[in-house]
Amino acid sequence: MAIYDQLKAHVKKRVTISEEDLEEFTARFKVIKVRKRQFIVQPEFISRSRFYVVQGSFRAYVVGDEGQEHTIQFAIDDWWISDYNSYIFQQPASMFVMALEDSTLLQINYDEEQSLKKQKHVFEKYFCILAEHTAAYMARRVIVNLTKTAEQRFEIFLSRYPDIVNKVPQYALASFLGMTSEYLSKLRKKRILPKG
Amino acid sequence: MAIYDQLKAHVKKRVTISEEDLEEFTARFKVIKVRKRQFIVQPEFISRSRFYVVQGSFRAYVVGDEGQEHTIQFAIDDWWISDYNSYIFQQPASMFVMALEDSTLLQINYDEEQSLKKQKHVFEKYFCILAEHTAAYMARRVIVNLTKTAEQRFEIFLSRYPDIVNKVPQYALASFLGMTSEYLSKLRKKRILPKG
DNA sequence: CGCGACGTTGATTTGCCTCAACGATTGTGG
DNA sequence: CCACAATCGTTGAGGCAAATCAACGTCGCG
Repeated sequence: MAIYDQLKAHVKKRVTISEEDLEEFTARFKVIKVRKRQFIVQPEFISRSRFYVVQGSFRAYVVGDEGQEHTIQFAIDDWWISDYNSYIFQQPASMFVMALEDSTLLQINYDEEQSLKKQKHVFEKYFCILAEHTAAYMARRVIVNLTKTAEQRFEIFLSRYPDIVNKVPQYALASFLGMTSEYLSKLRKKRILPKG
Repeated sequence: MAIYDQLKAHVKKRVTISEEDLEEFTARFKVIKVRKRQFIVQPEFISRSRFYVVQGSFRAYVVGDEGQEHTIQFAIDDWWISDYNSYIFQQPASMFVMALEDSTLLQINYDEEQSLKKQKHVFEKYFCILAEHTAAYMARRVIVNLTKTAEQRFEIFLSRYPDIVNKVPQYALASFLGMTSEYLSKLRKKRILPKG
């Protein structure tokens, strides 16, 4: 199935694996299609699945004490997304994960993942690498949030994820970067007209 | 060896494992002792090992563009510590990891860990769980940093890690929480005298 | 066409930082 | 064991980056 090719490539890039095993791996995933604004994770519910984005875009966010939305993660083609804490510990989620456009996903649920991991060393290794990369990425994000100003965080994001910047709503990006959308708007203006 | 008991307990709490395998596992670790102020990780050098703290305390920090130190992680008894990005990707470190007091560690180096992982499923599983928990913890930290005020971050830390608060220098805690030590001092005062 | 969501802009406010000065504590060499 | 320096925490005055508040323009969509 052509729809699994992308995920297969994702796996092959991270572990050495036979075509046979790849088939067995992807067979555990269900293809799902969601429409813009649809939720795939909601607070209070346990996130029983994690998702690989074949095509589309998503936004994970929490709602703060005063009703403000804080974006925790974006995901576009070839990325994984979930409420990490909810999925890993099988506890109630604290996030919304919402489609920013009509999208196609591959879904695997928790028990299937555990069963895959038990079944073959190479499957466990792949998920292990996913977890390590997630941890490393999150650690870098903590560092950036602690050490950089709002303007620097915007610049860093611009240079590292230029394709995401224009694909997501401004207020979502602002809250991802830890600032208000008004302030991001001002930074953006300042950037286009750098003459003081 | 009694010195390995603590690590064995750490492993047993996370995976089901035979005493034999446990022996084989801990045999790969080297006991090292370091003195206060000694570095176990330094920027530019590749962090070839990760460390399990048997007894003592550590602080991982980066130095910002203007020379300010930002604490990324603390570790006390029964915690793991490393420059995660440096260790996982075997790239030059960006952090210092320094002993806050005379301490005892168990050290495993990267190649040994890889070899353990290949050797037995249960070893891979343990490290996988470590990575998942690290990722989940880091995700929670990102959320707190995005959604809470300095005062709230302090309160959260106080309630979750009361034993660490009194064990580490104030400036280190302040920079961990993303504020200056002056400001943390004021919050602390405000807390003792809550009468406006 | 008209409404609601989104981005922009300016005025004002504020949470937290910077700077500076001062005790308290620790450590160190004589 | 004491003097002295160095390190650390505290306190206050002043300043700035970013938030808040408010008003308006624009666009997509029912």
